[in-house]
Amino acid sequence: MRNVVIFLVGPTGSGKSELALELAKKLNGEIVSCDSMQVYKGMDIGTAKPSLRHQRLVRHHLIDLFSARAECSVFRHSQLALKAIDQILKTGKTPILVGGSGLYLKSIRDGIPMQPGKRSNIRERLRKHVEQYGLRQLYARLERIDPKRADAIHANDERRIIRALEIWECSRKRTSDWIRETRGLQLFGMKLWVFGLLRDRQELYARVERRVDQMMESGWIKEVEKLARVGWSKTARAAIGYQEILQYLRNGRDLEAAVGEIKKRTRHLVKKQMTWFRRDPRIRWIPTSGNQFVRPCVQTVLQEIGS
RNA sequence: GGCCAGGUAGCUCAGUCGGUAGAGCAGGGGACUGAAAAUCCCUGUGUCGGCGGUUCGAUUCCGUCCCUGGCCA
Repeated sequence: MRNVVIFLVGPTGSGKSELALELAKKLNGEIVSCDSMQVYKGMDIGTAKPSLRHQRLVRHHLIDLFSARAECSVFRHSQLALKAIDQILKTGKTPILVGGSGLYLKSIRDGIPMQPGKRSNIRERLRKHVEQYGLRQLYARLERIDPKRADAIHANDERRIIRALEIWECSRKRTSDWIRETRGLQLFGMKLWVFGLLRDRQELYARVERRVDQMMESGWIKEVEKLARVGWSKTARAAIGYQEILQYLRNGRDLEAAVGEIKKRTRHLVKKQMTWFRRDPRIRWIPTSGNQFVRPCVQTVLQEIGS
């Protein structure tokens, strides 16, 4: 099998990691994590990072790349992922991309614009402008500069409005033009397979509940305590759970309330992930239920890719 | 047992000087291109505790009963 790349997507708690591990064994593959939080060192339990034992069984990429104090981004991640894919293919193995972040997966598969990155000074200036004069002005400005982009963004979506203007200011090129020039993986002569793990929503929520409890039992609080000494970057801070537990440790927040909040945020995540994946016609869905899903799923995948 | 405060959407509560009600959260749907586990958008009919009374009309006023919390016995 030459130049075959497998994507495995699905919401948190759908069982992606488990399945990926078995698939990798069967296909002589290596796993590429497509996860915005597993890139941070020390954030292990809370991000359901594959255990060291598993990482020894199958090589995993894009895990533990940065300190939690460092910022990562989709762009950075996607560039590293492309490199990893390339490297895996060169050794004659099969890359298995696993993750639940729609944007991260999309950036790898369909490419990400080569537009300018974050410019803190511009961003900060625009943000202050919003504070003083409101968002409408900036949205109106974007409508003038890049009507196509403005049309795609809601007038209340401050982040995206500012980003589009930021890109314009430092490149004099419209976001919509940058996007048009984006090229995806399939142009490099690769055969892409995208599989999605499908599971009943209520069952997913029940699994989330159990999983968070297990994380707490596995010493998540200790992990947070340790990490608190390192600190979190703006991007790492967004991870579910860490700030909630920190509030318990430092501000005496009720632990049960914190855990409840963590479960709620995770449920929201699951829902958002489903929304993202549902509309993607390229995903081949594999229905699952219960805990004995790995074997049959592996069979399905092997059959589909015809190996 | 007496007094007081409440009983309104799954939850917390607004409100109706009498014309059958609305926010936040939860739930559901959607968007998504360098913060994405982030951010943004859309979505609210429920015997307004039960039963009687007054009224053209009561969730709103009156009576009574039930429930919850507090205080007094």
